[in-house]
Amino acid sequence: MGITKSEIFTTEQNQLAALAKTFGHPARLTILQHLFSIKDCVCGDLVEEIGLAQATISQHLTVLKNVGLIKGSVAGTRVCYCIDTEKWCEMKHIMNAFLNQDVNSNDCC
Amino acid sequence: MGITKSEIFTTEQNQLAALAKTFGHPARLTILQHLFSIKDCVCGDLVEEIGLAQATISQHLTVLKNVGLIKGSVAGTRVCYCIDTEKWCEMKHIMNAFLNQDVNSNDCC
DNA sequence: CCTATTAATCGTAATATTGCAATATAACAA
DNA sequence: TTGTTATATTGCAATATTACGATTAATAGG
Repeated sequence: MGITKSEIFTTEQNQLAALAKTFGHPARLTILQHLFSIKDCVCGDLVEEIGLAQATISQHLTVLKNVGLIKGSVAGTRVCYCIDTEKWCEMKHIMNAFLNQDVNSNDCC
Repeated sequence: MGITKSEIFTTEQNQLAALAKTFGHPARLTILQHLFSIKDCVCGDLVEEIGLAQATISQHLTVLKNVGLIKGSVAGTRVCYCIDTEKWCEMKHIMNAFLNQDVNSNDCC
């Protein structure tokens, strides 16, 4: 049905999944990488670097902003986007806890 | 259009995004957590633990199997699923490289 | 062979996502 | 004010995803 039954999962599970989903798209992943490299910080530059329409980039930026991974500050007609360092670290911790689960002897297969 | 323009991204970017997308759904995330805890290893048990229909769980298991994070071995009428440790570690490295990008002084905002 | 059990697959409905053109908005510049 | 530039929003169209009932296939146990 295209709709996820989030009621049957814990808040933690839904949050972690939502975060992973955010950079589960190459465009958003690439945007984050560009923001890290500081080369581009403005929406327009991202449109040039990545080969997607301005409307599409803007849409992806909104998604990233909604989960809090980036923040934007207006500078004239331009908007400067940056990684939200605090949120990023928070996300990293949550993600690491999941990734570092002990792969302990579950050799039942 | 619901279709991702993967041609304009690098193989690495597409791969990483695909991995993230895999546990970007609470059901698949929960399945992985269960497999780690060894509590459940069999499809039927997962169906009971998680409140989704058998067909749905089977579908999610296929997705996880396709990216290689889990492997299944037939045991009679049952199928036992386990984390593919090697692939999991590989994924963890790729994911960490992304997560640990230097958040270096991009305080332009 | 017959039947129950288990998991995969098929078909389908409902919803979500991706992408873009067109338009709106907002700020600056002259 | 008028025009220009930069980003957001709206309104689609195309495709993907999620979920489930029904069916199928395969095996185990009589």
